[in-house]
Amino acid sequence: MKNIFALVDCNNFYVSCERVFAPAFENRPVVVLSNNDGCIISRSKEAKALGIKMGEPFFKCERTLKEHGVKVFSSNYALYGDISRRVIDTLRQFSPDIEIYSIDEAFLLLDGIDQGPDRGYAHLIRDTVKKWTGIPVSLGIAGTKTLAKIANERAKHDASLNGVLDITQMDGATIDELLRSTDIEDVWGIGFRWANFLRKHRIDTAYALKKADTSWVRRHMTVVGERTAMELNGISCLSLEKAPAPKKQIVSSRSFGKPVSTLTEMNEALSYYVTRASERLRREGSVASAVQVFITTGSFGKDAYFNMASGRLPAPSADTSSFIRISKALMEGIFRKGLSYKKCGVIISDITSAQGAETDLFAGNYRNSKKEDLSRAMDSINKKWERDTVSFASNGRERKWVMRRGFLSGRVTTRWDELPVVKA
DNA sequence: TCTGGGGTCCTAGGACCC
DNA sequence: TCTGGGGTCCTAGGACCC
Repeated sequence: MKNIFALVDCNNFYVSCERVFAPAFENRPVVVLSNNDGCIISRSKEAKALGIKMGEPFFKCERTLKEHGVKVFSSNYALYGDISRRVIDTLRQFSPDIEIYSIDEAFLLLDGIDQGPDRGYAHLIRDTVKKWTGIPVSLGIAGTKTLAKIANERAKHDASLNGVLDITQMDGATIDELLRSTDIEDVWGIGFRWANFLRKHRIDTAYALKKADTSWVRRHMTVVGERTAMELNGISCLSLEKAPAPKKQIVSSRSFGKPVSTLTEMNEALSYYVTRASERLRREGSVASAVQVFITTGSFGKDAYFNMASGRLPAPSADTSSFIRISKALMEGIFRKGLSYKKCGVIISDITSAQGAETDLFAGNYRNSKKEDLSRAMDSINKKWERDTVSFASNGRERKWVMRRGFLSGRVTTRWDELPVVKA
């Protein structure tokens, strides 16, 4: 059976989200910063044209940004997450088979869907998303996900294509032409290291990888690289994942806005992250038994300290307080006095479904369902009102360590009191 | 002063077992 | 010269993605 994948990708997603509610910044350079206002993670077309790089630390380019009048936003995940859901809901109108690949990308399966003449369907998808959500998107259509990615990239950068490139409509020679003009590092699945390796062997373009010796690719790049090469040849190896697999690990960590040096403060931050992680665990309908805690003073400078400790709950659980208790015990083992910490975090793993979770009644380590019920009750209150309407006291109240977000826009779609006002 | 956060998959090698 | 062989499980490390 032949597949037709459409990759729908939001253009400069975070910037586009900010512009929906700040239309004055349309056609003007805009960037969005990572957590803690650390570095640039989204740039408008105009900002890219100014030579601002992806991932560039904010403090390094702050002056350039000011000189060019670039509008700066801190990242506002409440807003981006909400708009992302709206985009996905819109896309569901166009195909029952959809894979949410990331916050700003989705694959649609278009098999058996009448696309009309002249890629009419793809343009209809694009126009509808724009009209309903305000977000501009591009579409790449192909017989494999890897080729759809390449088509999408081209659709985004070649203005004459109007945001859509469908390579199922192209002949072999034209496709090869496209692949010849695609740099090897722009192929999905080829990162910095493999690109360097391949270039050393004169494989500089997507086309060269397509034509490379399969067993050589497998030997040096494992089956992962081999799959990429096959997908470039039009053989679909990566299928559409409709239902997201349950997570195998849940990480919650954040750099501090201000360095933390006392165990009390460190435990507050840790307890806050553990709360977030166990919320996510419950949302997935899962329980877990392994916990890792890590702290670091930052990786810059030779006095850097990093340490990590792991432990287990007596039985799989989804109860926040159990995770907090064990995490604090682990923290005490790795916390060194007199250091100035930049970051801590927790990793929850050994995750299983809550239904089938094992219990051992005789060892006394059966799951404490009362505690889990309490956690769930807290979830529903916090969902109805606002995060941390109820929380464990160990999370602290002052939270001097919370991340910096100096340029934050409002939570305009998720908070009544921050709704934008339209003037008559 | 100031460099994000959250994930996945694959392989090699050691421990352990019969 | 020679030190069994084959299987599974687990972990660390390396690669990638957004």
